[in-house]
Order: sequence, then C-alpha cells, then structure tokens
Amino acid sequence: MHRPRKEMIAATRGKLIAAARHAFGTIGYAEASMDDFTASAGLTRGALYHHFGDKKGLLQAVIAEIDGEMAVRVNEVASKAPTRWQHFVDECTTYIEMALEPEIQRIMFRDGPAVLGDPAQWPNANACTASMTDHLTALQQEGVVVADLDPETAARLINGASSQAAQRIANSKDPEATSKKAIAAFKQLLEGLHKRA
Amino acid sequence: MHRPRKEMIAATRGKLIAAARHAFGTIGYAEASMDDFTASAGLTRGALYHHFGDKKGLLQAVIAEIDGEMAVRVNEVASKAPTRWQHFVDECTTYIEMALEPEIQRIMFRDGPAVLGDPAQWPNANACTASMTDHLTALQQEGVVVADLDPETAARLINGASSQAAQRIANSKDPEATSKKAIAAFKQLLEGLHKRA
DNA sequence: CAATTGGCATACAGTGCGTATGTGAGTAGG
DNA sequence: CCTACTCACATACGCACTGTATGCCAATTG
Repeated sequence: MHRPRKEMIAATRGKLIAAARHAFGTIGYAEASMDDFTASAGLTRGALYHHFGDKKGLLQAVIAEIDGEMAVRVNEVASKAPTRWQHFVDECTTYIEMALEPEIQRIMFRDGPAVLGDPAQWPNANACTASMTDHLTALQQEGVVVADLDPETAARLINGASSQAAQRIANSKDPEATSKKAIAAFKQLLEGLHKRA
Repeated sequence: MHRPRKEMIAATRGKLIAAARHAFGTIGYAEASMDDFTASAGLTRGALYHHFGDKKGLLQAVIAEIDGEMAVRVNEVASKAPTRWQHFVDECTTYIEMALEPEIQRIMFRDGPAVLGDPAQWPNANACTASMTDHLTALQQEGVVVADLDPETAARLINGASSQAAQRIANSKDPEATSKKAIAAFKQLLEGLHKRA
C-alpha cells in the first residue's frame, strides 16, 4: 500500500496552493512573502521550491486552479439559457460577475498578466475563453452572428471588455448603479456581433 | 539668473524618467533594478528618492509622460477624419496601434495596473479615455450612437477590448493577418453602438 | 562674502528570493 | 526483518534589492 505517501504529497500541494491563493488574492503577488504564507500553511519554502520550482511556478498552479473553477461556474449558469445566443450572453455576464471578486480580479487580471505575460499564452488557463470561442463558432454556423469574424479573436476582445466592466463596477462608489450601466454598455457592444436583418 | 539650477533639475528628472521608461519597457518594472537604471543615467538612487519618493512614484511619472504622448498622437491622427463617427473609429484603431508597441503594452497595460491598480483611478493618466468619452457623448447627442449608454463606461470597455486586440496582434506568429482579424472584430463590436434604422 | 538651502551621493539596515545541503520517514530488495 | 536507497521537506547561507539616514558640495540670497 503506497497511498499514504501520495496522499500526503497531494495534501501538501493543496495547502501551499490554498495559502498562496489567499495571499496573492489579498495583498498581491509582489507583496506576498514566501516565508509568511508557507508558514501559514505549516510549511517552509523548502516544500514550495520542491513542488513548484519557484514563486512563479506556484502562481501558475494557483491560476490553473482558479481557471478550472471559473469554467465550471460559467458552464453551470449559462447552460440553462433558452437560446444559444442567450446562452452566450449569459456566459459573458457571468464572467463579469466572477471578475468582480477581488481574488479573481487581482490574480487573473492584474498580477497574473504582469508576472506571466499574455493570458492567451498560458498553457493551463484558457477554459473560459475556449468555451466562449466554441459558442461563437456555433452561432456563426447558425447564422446568428456575422460570418466575417474570427471567433477566438472576438472572444478575447470580449474578455478584455468584461474585465474592464468588472473593474469599473468593483471600484465604483455605487456598485449597484454602475453594474447596470456597465452591463448595459457591454450588451450593447455584443449587439454588434448580431447579424442584421 | 536662476535658470541653470532649474534647468539642471529638470534635466535630472528627465534623465531619470527616460532611463526608467526604457528599463520598465524592456525588462519590466519588477526586474528593473534602481541601481542599474539610475547608473545608466549617470546618477544614483539618491536622486531618484529625492525627486520621486520611491519606485512607484517614478513609475507614475513615466506613465504620466507616456499618457500625454499617447493623447497627442491619437488626436493628431483622428482629427483628419471626415465624419465624427469615423473620427471616433480612427481614434480607437490608433489606440490599438499604439498598444502594439512593447513599451506601451508593458508599462501601460501590464505593469502599471499591477503596481498602481485600476488605471481608471490614476490621477494623471486619463487623457486618452477622456477624449473617447467626449466623442461618444457628442455622437450620442447627434443621434449616431444609441442614447441608452454611459459614454465613459463604454470608453473603458472599448479600451479593454483594444488592449486585448493589441496583445493578440503583438504575440501572433503572423501579425499582418492577425491584425486584420483583430481590427475587423473590433469594428464589428463598435457597430453595436450604432443606432439602428 | 557669509549663510543657507537643497540636489544628489554615500553608507547602512532590513527583507526576501533562490540554492546548496541536511535529515528523517517511507519504500524496495535480499 | 533488516539494510540501502529515495524523496519530501527543513535548515542554512549568500546575494540582490529597496528604503532611510546622513553627509557633502554647489548654487542662491542677502
């Protein structure tokens, strides 16, 4: 029986990722001391370097985890829509709502790109965009969306707009009102993709 | 005559900003050693701390300078358009083109937001968005753009989409082809703001 | 011409990252 | 069942970088 060993290792990795995720999500990547957050997980930097190579490696692992969770949440919400177009729109607005959470905003939209570069190049964190791309492709084949459009490109642009919308809401004095305005403007932009009669 | 003194000070500030701008724009904010780039300007960190307080303060100064330049360039190009809508579209595409430059991309869209937070909250770097907001407002009054839209919000979303478009082009294997696709997708999104017949 | 301001350099301390090395618990062969 | 090995993780060390406290010298002012 060689389970205990494997389980201990997985537990250690999990603890490190959880501690780092909390630190990165609150005080930010640059300010997070490896000594501090490994200690908060009851470990030392030795474990961190053994499992993740360096601080960036740990950030990658954290990002992969968050991306997976986001993809699940988006699919859950959007799959209930009546039409595919509505499905697509719901997917986008859910994305904005998730981007409102400080942890996601900080790690996925701020520190992540600054430390690891263009998110489009990340190896393990593209589930959300991939899903949006698929829907756009399908909508195009159904004739709902204009044909002259590269789906993945469009998905990325929408992504960018979403994150701005979320930041605007998050930093607003009156998030309720700002949210309405931001989502309205966002949907208006999406209308541009609709094929005209 | 107390020019020489003032001029020397301005020269020092200029040299520091230029050296930092180059370092930030190439190797990035986090990797740029203050000792190194102050030395490359023939100075030491003493001058830096005297004039800018800390590393972040210097980044702010660099960003303010770049923002000013960007605003000038946008206005130069866009002011030649025949219609106001075209003027607005040109403004956006010019913005994308500028965002293609590695220095601007790195400092304004990656490291800047990571270190200083939401660009919308920056005190001295909003000239570009302000201009776009103005045009959207005017277009709205002329009935070209849908009335039910907050101009500043829309400007920010477009900003986000622009920066994604630029990153996509910049990281592409075939920038020429990607550029066409990205700008086409971008214009398609903008069409959503047009009032329909 | 003396006094003072302040621009900038130098010296110092704290902290954090990365690496090299050590140790003890689990694992495999005889 | 005992020994040798592996490997997860800790400890110890060196280096680089930021920020602050202090010092010096030139320019300004009366």
